[in-house]
Amino acid sequence: MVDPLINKLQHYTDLGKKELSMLRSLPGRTKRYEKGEYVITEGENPVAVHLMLEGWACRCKMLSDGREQIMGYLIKGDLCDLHVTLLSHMDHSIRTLTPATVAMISEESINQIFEDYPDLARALSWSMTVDEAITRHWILNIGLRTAEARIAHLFCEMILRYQASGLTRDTTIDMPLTQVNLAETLGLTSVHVNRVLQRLRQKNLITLTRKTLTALDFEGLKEVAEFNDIYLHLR
Amino acid sequence: MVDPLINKLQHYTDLGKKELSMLRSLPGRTKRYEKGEYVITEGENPVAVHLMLEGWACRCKMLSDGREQIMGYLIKGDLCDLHVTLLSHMDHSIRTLTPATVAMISEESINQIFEDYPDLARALSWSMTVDEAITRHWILNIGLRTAEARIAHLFCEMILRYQASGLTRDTTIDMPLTQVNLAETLGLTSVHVNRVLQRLRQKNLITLTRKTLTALDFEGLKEVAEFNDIYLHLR
DNA sequence: CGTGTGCTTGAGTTCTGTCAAAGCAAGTGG
DNA sequence: CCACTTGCTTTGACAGAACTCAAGCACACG
Repeated sequence: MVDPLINKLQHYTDLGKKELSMLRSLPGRTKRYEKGEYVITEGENPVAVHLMLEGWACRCKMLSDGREQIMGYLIKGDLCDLHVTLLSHMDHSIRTLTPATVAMISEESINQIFEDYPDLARALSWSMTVDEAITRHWILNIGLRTAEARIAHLFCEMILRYQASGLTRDTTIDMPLTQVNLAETLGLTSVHVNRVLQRLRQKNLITLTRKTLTALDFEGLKEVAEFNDIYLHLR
Repeated sequence: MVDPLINKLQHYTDLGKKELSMLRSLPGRTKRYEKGEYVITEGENPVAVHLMLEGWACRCKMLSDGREQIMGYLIKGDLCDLHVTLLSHMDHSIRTLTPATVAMISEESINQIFEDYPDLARALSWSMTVDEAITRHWILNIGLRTAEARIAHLFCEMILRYQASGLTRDTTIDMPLTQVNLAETLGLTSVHVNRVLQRLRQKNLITLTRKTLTALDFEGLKEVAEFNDIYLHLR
């Protein structure tokens, strides 16, 4: 169940048996969500750390006029913030984009890790630091790049994250995002996303169906995106 | 020296004497920088956590064509990532925007805090979580808002951060950012920033000189920015 | 008092957004 | 197995926000 997380942490360090068994015991209480459900809502008091076991979710925030910004994706093996429980209220929501299974990890479990499993605590802190680097890089992506490069960049990132978690070995990944989702992620309109996707397809860089994304020419896609994977901190 | 940090942490919890004296003892080794110097450079191996004691700095990343994105500001009392030292290389740079004094906190000091000062460790983790919330909110700002709202939003945020760290009691703050800096922060060009700033001045929302920003009408500025301070997690 | 850095302005361009309608694919129910 | 719904994608015509290039200005500083 937690193998994708373990795979991801391997990019930082090799975990010992003790740590691995602790990790495997983490998903005590799990919960099943339908597509489009809120795992946690802005304003709510966070009482547990969430670990994605299945499906996609996103961090998002809605403006009063109904427009929405997606600020991050959570896939299999991703933890939402290790220390959310320190906050008295969430400043954003987490919503599923597909049917999903999520484990709830209690504050006590986290505390226990920090007390008795220093190696694991370090590995998880590392993972949080990488998540923050990803968030920061999204600012660069939206702030500096053209629509075409933004989309290409997001695709490159998700492919590498899939690879890092051992969810694919080639350049084909699940792609449950609608064009509206992509627009809300990249600061564009869905109309424009549509036109740019067509351009990427015309250039034979990708194939994209409702369920699957394939980078036909990953190197070419990276070039369009000006992609540099340093911020993902992969081994 | 570390009072701004202490002020900031007060928004999470009241620290005991033991924690306060630990905090005050932190800035062992400090370093002075000129305006525009790099505190740490992309690619470098981070060996210490930096704490701003004086001046402004920014997190930034440069593209191969020379264009740059600023992804965050560090002011008096701000810590760069608590766990940077876990990374083998920086994925962005930190550069001063004014003459600045920075304390270097060793990995050992951080470890000691996590071992012997659990309350302080929690407070610092809280602070890091808030920093992440700010980073995420910048994505929303750049992705969803018009130029005018973006600029107004950044100004509101910096004023509240100044207030939270006890660096101002009204709505006047230092503003060492050039229009080019603002442009690099908000995904705009400096020419456009200039025109929008004029609009904000015309509306009597702000005065802005080379050194100082005043929100003449903070409520009005917040309105233009659609500003909601929930993400700053102030008490 | 020259020099440089940062600010301001103008004219023309382009990228992306808006609005509105139509098309298509997948699923549902009769 | 076919109408019907629903959600998502595609297209077109037009508008506007922000960019580019280029030049001039102003103030701080040595």
